[in-house]
Amino acid sequence: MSITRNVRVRFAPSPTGALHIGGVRTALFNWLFARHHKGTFILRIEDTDQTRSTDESIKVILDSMKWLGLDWDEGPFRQTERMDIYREHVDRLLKLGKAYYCYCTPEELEARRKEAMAAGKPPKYDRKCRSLKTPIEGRTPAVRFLSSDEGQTIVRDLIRGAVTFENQQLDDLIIQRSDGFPTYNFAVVVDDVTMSISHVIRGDDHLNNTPRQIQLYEALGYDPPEFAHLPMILGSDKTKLSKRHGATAVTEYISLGYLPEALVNYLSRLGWSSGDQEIFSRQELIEKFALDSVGKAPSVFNPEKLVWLNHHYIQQADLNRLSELLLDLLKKDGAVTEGNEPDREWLKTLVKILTERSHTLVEMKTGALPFLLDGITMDEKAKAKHLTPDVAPLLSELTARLRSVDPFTHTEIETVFNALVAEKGIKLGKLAQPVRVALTGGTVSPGIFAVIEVMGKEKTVKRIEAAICSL
RNA sequence: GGUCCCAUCGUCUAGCGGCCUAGGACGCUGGCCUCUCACGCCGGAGACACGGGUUCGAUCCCCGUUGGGACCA
Repeated sequence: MSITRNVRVRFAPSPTGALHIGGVRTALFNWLFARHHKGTFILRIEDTDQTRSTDESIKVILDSMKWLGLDWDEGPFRQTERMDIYREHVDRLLKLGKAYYCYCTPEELEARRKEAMAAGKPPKYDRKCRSLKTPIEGRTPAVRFLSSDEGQTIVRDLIRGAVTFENQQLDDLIIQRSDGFPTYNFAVVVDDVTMSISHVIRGDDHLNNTPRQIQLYEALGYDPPEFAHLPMILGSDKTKLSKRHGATAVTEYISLGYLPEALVNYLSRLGWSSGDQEIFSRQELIEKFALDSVGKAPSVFNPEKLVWLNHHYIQQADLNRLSELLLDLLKKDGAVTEGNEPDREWLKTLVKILTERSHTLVEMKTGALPFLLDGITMDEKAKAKHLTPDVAPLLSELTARLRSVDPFTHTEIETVFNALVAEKGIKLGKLAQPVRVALTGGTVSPGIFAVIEVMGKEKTVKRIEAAICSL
């Protein structure tokens, strides 16, 4: 595919809620396409639905975009600030005789639709108002586009190829509602053309809207942009992904402890691929992204693979960055209070030993808690299994020896353990597991020597002694 | 119901007529490593929806069937 035009693409969400996975994927593909072709990425807020649009949603969407690193070059534009432009275009079609006023009420339309259905005809607008010469008193009209009912409209889609629609199937769609607001299909055309959009990349739920939009472009005397309709993202039951499939909003993934690069990498591979490669840096994504390697079939969202990628990116992430992210989570949890923050270098060593078994930042936070809180939450089953009365002498001996370890580091601690284990003729596990439970409250943690080193001599000794006392 | 789209392991996908006894990844699973859990390493099970063509030869091209999805209501 050769891109000859100056690439200008847009992402146009409706601010009726949070930014969802499907929207992110659309935004991401537009962004990648723009960056790959050194084009322009435009953000447009489609807020003509006054009843459902909120400023709060706009804020959430912008914040999510920023978190994902999807920066835009122009905008955000809001449709509600462009009402004059839409009216101007409606007037133009009216003057050209390509649009007409329609006084039918929703109730009338519904009744006639049912009639048509009952008679076995397609429920298409019957053009009752088309030949109307005088306005109907007491009614505010909507404006309908006079569409052609002969021939075909062919959508040349960059992903689907040529898709043919019989014009006969298309009815005269409303372009301006009686309340004066433009309808979606009209506003989108006017916006895309006035913003010089070169490629419309959007979900394929809009494919059926495209022929009527093409007719509008033509009626208005504009060249249509290129189109690329992306396959949908489905839930595990293969229906369109929605809230009932679990977490779908970007904000949820943030609070679940995901890294933006994991989400970006995962979503880029949903419906797109480049050979066998699974892991892509942002730069690689920009370099390799192409619309002709986007698949046609819808894809099922698989949270487990996202977890795997998140784990991968946690291993790759800079320790300073992870420390700050972890700190934020700990503060939200109340585990760390303002002015009582842990030493950053110490926190980094803690993060370092936790990353390997953290699939999410939330998991990391859970693992960090025993190191930060004064007390631990004891898992009773673990206690019953490993902290039995007979280990008390062994633990006493260990604390006595740990007290004199200096410097209190991994290797020195390991030496103490090995010596004690050798003297008693037991396996390391017999000592390590009880200590692990005493220190963390559970049976799962990083390596025991690392745990002890990071926890520090004082806390270690205190906890083991507390455990002994409880036996 | 009408219109449009889609179809390779459970899932994401590679494959663009012979390289395919179909490759990779997630997940699942056997083993190794091991102080726990992981990580890592080695191995395993697992798919071309079906039926017709076209062709010397079809996962790959065409048609139909089936199935799924989206849109319009």
